[in-house]
Amino acid sequence: MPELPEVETMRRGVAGVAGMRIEHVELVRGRAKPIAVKPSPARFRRRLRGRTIADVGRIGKRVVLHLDDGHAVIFEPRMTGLVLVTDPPNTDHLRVRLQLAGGRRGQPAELLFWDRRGLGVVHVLTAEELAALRDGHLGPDALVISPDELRDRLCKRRRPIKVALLDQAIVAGIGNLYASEILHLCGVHPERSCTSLKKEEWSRLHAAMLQVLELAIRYEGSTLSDGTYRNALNKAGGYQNEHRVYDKAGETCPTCGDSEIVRIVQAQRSTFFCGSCQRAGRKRK
DNA sequence: CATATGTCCTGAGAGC
DNA sequence: TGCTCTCAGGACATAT
Repeated sequence: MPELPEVETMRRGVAGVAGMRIEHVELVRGRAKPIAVKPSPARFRRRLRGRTIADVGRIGKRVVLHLDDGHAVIFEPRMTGLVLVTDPPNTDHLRVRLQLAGGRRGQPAELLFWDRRGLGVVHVLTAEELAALRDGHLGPDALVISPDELRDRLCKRRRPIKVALLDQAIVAGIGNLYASEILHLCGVHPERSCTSLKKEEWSRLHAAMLQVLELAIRYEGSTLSDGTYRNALNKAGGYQNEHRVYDKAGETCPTCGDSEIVRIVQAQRSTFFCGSCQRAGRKRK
């Protein structure tokens, strides 16, 4: 579930490790099987140990530690992963522990990767691999992409707009939850083919995307009913209370106050929308 | 190349 | 109470 707002919240929460040196790398073997790291555990450790963290960044839904030698550590939470600088929700699913030293005030610190379901991964990339990820594998970040580029990258696709928004190679950072919220805010039906959107709808979509993502960041992300997502200090987010459609099938649409929110399945994922605010076929308003 | 589908994983909740 | 079953979805491999 961590999407751009949750990952950006994690990044901000651990940004204080910049300037610190990695003293020890522990791949924790708890009750669960060890997390997937790349390259092999031995080389993973060797690339990290002794290095200084130059900067803490984010690419789409990944947290990035830029190391002083050009390597980059990629934390990819996928469904239930968390990047933390405090105690994790439990010790059973702690996967990686980086022991750090040399902070501004000199205290030791830790950077943890915790993942209940274990679908997440942690990779160390060379500078070349990082460039390939950023400039080849993934599309522009959703917070940075311009309205024109968003339209250019999507408008020829024949897939439904909701499905295309989830494709990280087109635009990076949007996941299942925020895709429904964004389309509801701009009044675009999730099953519309990208090819059918009008120019004015593309600009509404871009504006809604920024509005939803930026507000969600301000609320420090969404913690769903399973309670898994926490920020870097193991605190719940607050944006779940602002959701207008996600996981609200059967409830009254907060925009029109009239129709019920509907749940459909697209590409094996739930989509939520309002049939009267988001009309199929033609634009609204 | 674009698009579609199956797979991984664990714990919560439903149903019997 | 305790068992089995289903489901959640991010990213990628594989198929069409």
